[in-house]
Amino acid sequence: MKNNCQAMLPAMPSTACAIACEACDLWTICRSSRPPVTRGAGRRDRRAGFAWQIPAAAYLFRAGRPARAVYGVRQGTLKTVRISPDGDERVVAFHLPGDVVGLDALSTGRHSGDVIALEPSALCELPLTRLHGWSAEMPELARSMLQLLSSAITEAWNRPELTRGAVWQRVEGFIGDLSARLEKRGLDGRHLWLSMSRADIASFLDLRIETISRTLRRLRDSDRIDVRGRRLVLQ
Amino acid sequence: MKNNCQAMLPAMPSTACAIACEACDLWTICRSSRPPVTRGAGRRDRRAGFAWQIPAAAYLFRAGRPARAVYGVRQGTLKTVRISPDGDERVVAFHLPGDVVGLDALSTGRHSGDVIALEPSALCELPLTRLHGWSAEMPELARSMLQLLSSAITEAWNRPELTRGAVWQRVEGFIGDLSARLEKRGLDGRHLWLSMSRADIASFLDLRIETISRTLRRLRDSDRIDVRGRRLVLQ
DNA sequence: CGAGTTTTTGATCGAGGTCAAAGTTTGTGG
DNA sequence: CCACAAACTTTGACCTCGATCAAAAACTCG
Repeated sequence: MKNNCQAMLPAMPSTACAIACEACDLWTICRSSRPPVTRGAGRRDRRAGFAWQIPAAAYLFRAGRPARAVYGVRQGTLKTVRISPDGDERVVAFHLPGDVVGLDALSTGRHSGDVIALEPSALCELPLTRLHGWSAEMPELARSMLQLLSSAITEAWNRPELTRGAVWQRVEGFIGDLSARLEKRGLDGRHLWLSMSRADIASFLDLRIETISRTLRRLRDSDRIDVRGRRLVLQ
Repeated sequence: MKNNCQAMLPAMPSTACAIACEACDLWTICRSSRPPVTRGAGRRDRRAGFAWQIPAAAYLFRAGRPARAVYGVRQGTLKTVRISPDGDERVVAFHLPGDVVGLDALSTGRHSGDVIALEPSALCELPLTRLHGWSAEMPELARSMLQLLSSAITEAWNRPELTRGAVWQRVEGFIGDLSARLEKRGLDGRHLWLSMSRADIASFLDLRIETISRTLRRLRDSDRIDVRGRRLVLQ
């Protein structure tokens, strides 16, 4: 069991543990820049030099607001939500520890969606002014940024795979994706806490909550997973 | 009618015209760098200093191959295809004049999908070595690149909207997307040539070709569009 | 012109949506 | 710490829309 919080499992989710800096996508940036990105990041930086926290259901930022920073998720889970022209909101991404949030705002300078914490979460902040200053001084940092954005494109292109095909494939794909991403960060990918509601999953996979519920039951009946409410164990 | 090739319409598609450099996403890069990106771009550069051409059905590159450049589409249409683990191929993107192809390979150094021309197309090539060299010298160019990649992320996040909801909404959304993208480049967005097959559209929207056919017919019956084969006029 | 491919149309079937209601968890205040 | 309300989740019954199978029609291109 890879989880740091093993004593607490399965009550505690993987995402409740802060991941190591080395496992974060922001690490290449942080490593080549001193002081640490979070030091003096403004009034949000409650504990100087470290990640600051936001409670469940809090907004990290809202669509349309000027983007001032990109954020690394140290702990917890967040979702990106977009309001479609027709007015209904849709979950377009979930953000796990180690992910970087806010990269899509570099082009327009404004956030393209709401980002909301699904559980108490901890974040590092990299102000854009600092980012641009550094990348002018350090070409290799600029290159790291390009790689970061590029892999975000690849991921965004892979994701629609989850929204295709039969329902059980989508749900299984969704769970597998979460699991793989946690493992990639050195967390436990077999014992998950679904910090998002069924409604969030349904919105993300473009299904109904009843269908999510039924499909999870079917997967449980076939002994591929063990779900009880928001606790999920892969077999 | 905005199209340069107006005399030939509706027989000739918008995409058959080379767009102005200023309308291309690569323009910010090209403008701040001399000589033009295509000059001396290697043996592919048939007409020195200009876009080179590939015939319909030709591969621009294949998945897994080392990425040597990013490409700007000057003319024509291409598709990006991925082979899923299960072995079936899926169209994940269509590339129109002005789009930049190959950005997703910057992270891994290898292309993540096949890119195939849907009609005779013209491309500009920006070798990665040159790109990295320039961005080290010119910070503002590095910043342009970041913006380019960032907007690609935003687009990739928007795209799944097309794969959601009722069928007629997907098909209408698909057509509207093509139209809007052509208009953005100064081409005619109301008289389209569907250079992709029904099978490509179906793969992209995760529907069956019969459904595409029936839905287009229904849209035509409701006078929202006029389709005949691959020719399409928005009302 | 003619063989191959692509597209259209028709008939039938089933997966997932919809509506309704019961059951469970979560969070708050006494 | 418990009780209760609100939110979330599960389950059931029925029906619709898009998939599937089949075949004809219309392009493409040598």
